[in-house]
Amino acid sequence: MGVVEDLAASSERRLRQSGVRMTAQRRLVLDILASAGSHLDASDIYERGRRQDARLSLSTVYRTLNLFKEQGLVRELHLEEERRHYELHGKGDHSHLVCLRCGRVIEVDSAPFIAAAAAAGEAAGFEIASAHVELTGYCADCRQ
Amino acid sequence: MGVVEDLAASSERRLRQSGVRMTAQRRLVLDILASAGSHLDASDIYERGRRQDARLSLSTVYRTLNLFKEQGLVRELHLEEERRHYELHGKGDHSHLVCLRCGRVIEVDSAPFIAAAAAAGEAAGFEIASAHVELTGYCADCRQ
DNA sequence: GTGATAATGCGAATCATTTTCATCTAGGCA
DNA sequence: TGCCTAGATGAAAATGATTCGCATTATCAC
Repeated sequence: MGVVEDLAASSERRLRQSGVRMTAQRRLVLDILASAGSHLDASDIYERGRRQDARLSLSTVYRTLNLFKEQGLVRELHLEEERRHYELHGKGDHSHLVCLRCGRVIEVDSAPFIAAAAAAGEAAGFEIASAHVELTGYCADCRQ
Repeated sequence: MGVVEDLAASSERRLRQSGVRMTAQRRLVLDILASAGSHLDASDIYERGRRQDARLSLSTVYRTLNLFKEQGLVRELHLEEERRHYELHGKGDHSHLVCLRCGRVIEVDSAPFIAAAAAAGEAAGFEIASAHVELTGYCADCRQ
């Protein structure tokens, strides 16, 4: 809980320092992201937001997510679905295991990948900003 | 050249064995994928296809790509863009480096990742079907 | 508090992808 | 070889996520 508060608060500080105006809607989206157990899509955020405060539109959710993305506050995930998902940076570096049968997404620590990624990137003259690993297969339950 | 022919031919054999009907359109999409230097999106394939044979519609391109995907013939990539990209399996296992500035996509061997992925997957009771690593950052040119 | 300016909400617009349905065709069989 | 039918195709309409336009509202530096 303290951790969540801190994440939202420090993110808000970063936004203010960039000259971004702080509005009730942006704070709401930020809180939802900070307290979410995992990645959310735009309509997840919209629905949760409406429950807390009716002054929120889907357009604003999208605009806010894009703003946060530009500010480097959230990371946008392109999983095996049609919708984009978002999660706050700084909630531990992890990658995703996507089950091809039930769609479940499991998070795993990505430290081992980061190391391999750095090496691969350097070799190509590439400066790595972030590494994202997506493993697809079948989860324990779906393997029968 | 010989390699490309073989890839398309062996893929066609696999399709026939699954009881899939072979049509001019499917063969066309297959050839385009087999001879492509890298991943393509649906309209890339549509445009190239039309140049060779006017009997091809965009719907068919989409339907064909989904069929190939179900048959495990192609892999669908969700890069940092809004469009999905496709590439034939068996053209060497690689991952992608996406430049955040110019959008260029560089392919790198993914052998080092596969090993790390297998280990991470096993730990979660996950049976890995495929591993895809996406590194974002800045390419040599864009680093000034 | 006031005002300039940025942010919001609503609905309309976009754009990739999917679906519908009437027409056509691959390929097994006589 | 020609026929037949399940499956494939093309064209256009439908869908669904995301973005945009614009009138209205709210932030925050003064």
